[in-house]
Amino acid sequence: MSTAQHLRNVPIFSDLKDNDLNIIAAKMVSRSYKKGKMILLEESQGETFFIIKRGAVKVTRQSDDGREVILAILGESDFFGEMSLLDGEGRSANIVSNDDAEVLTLSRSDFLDCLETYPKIAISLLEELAIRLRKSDQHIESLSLSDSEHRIAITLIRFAQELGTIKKGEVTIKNLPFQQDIANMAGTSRETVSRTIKLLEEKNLVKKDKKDLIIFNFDEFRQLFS
Amino acid sequence: MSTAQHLRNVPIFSDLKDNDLNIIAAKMVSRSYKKGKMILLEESQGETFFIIKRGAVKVTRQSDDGREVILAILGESDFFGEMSLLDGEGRSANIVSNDDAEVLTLSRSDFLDCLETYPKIAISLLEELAIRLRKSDQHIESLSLSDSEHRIAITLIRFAQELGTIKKGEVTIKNLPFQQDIANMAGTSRETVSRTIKLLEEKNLVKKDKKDLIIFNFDEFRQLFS
DNA sequence: AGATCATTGTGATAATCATCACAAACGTAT
DNA sequence: ATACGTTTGTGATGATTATCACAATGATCT
Repeated sequence: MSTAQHLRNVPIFSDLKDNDLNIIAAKMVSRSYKKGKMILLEESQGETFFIIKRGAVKVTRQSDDGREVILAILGESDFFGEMSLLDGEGRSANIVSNDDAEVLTLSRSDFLDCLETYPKIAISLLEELAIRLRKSDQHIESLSLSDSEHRIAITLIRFAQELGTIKKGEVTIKNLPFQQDIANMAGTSRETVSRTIKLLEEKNLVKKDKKDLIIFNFDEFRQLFS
Repeated sequence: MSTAQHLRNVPIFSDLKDNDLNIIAAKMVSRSYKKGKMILLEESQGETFFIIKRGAVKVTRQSDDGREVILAILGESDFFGEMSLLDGEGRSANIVSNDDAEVLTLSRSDFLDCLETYPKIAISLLEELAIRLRKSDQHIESLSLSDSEHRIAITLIRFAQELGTIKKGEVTIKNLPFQQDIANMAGTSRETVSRTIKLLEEKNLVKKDKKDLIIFNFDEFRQLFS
């Protein structure tokens, strides 16, 4: 698939005419990363805008003693790197490839030019950031007010929404992330994730199937936990 | 002060020419709220953009059982209400006046017109949302990785940065919010806030002075807790 | 297949912190 | 000044959950 065709799937570019899309596509450079590679390092200078062409990345922050929080997992057609381009501050998070991943990159100046030249992109980007802020707010609420069972369930709901496939009320999360990653998103420990998923299975709400997780009744599940 | 003069202080409008500023100012309507009034209700439709002219507001979310998280406290020249205007979703948070407050409002359509007519506003708004996302990310990190002492200290640092006055290394937070509010921001209980501030006093890091709180050495304090 | 490394399951223990229950201090109105 | 409501201080207790320590299982490589 051509770069322009990839861009067509990215919400913030989808409004553009073919012509403009091609102009932007020409400025982008493709890069690949093996699983587990650091794509962006916290505290380094932000000079690039990234769009995920294939694969997935983890957005994380780390404390001095090495523990990490996962802020989000981004997949195909998601983008990152925009924050420090916009506010001029350094990177605030690490980005690590979660699978083998391929990304398209745009330089700082090309990105900013884009925003000036195509106000529609700026407006779409505003929409997208608003959605992310909303998610962050929910994340903050759940960390503040919920116990570990709820936080883990909510994390599973997030995965279901991003990575799940629905089939008459039943959601299957293919390739559930490691317990450690779930724990780092839910703000709890790996062991607690293990015990809690077992608990949810005993309550007949979910079922593990090899590397996948099935949520039997997604609507009910959401009712229960959010 | 005229409406246009107020707008001049608002970062997202500060780039505009006097003329344009006046045009926008003419579309704005002023409203006042007594302390503790609900300005925006969660789940209602978002139809208005707000700029704070005077006073301060709390941005909160509430769980069914009535416990609340404070996501942010906004002050003069800050704005809110943009999120549901941008992504079309309902309100995601409650806004309550924290003091007597006066706000300027702009209707949905006037706001969106503004963005299209003045791309610079859209770009400034992007900057501002990027800053907010960054703060949210830090908030999530601290809720996930820190113990209550750290979370409370970090909350005090946030207050210091928003409401504090510096005087050779020493920051005074005038009119420190209630312990209950600090607790709701730090994701802990009111009692723990009481005990922790006492602890910080015993460590000679801070001192209470009536309704104010003094952080003796702000740089050191930040080093210690963030 | 066996060996090795990564991930998950599970019990026991301890630490942190929420909660309850008041008392003290502070504000404000009469 | 008194009284009433609000905010803060503090002890005692229990619940939740992190942590430690392994065992068990699963994945990968040769």
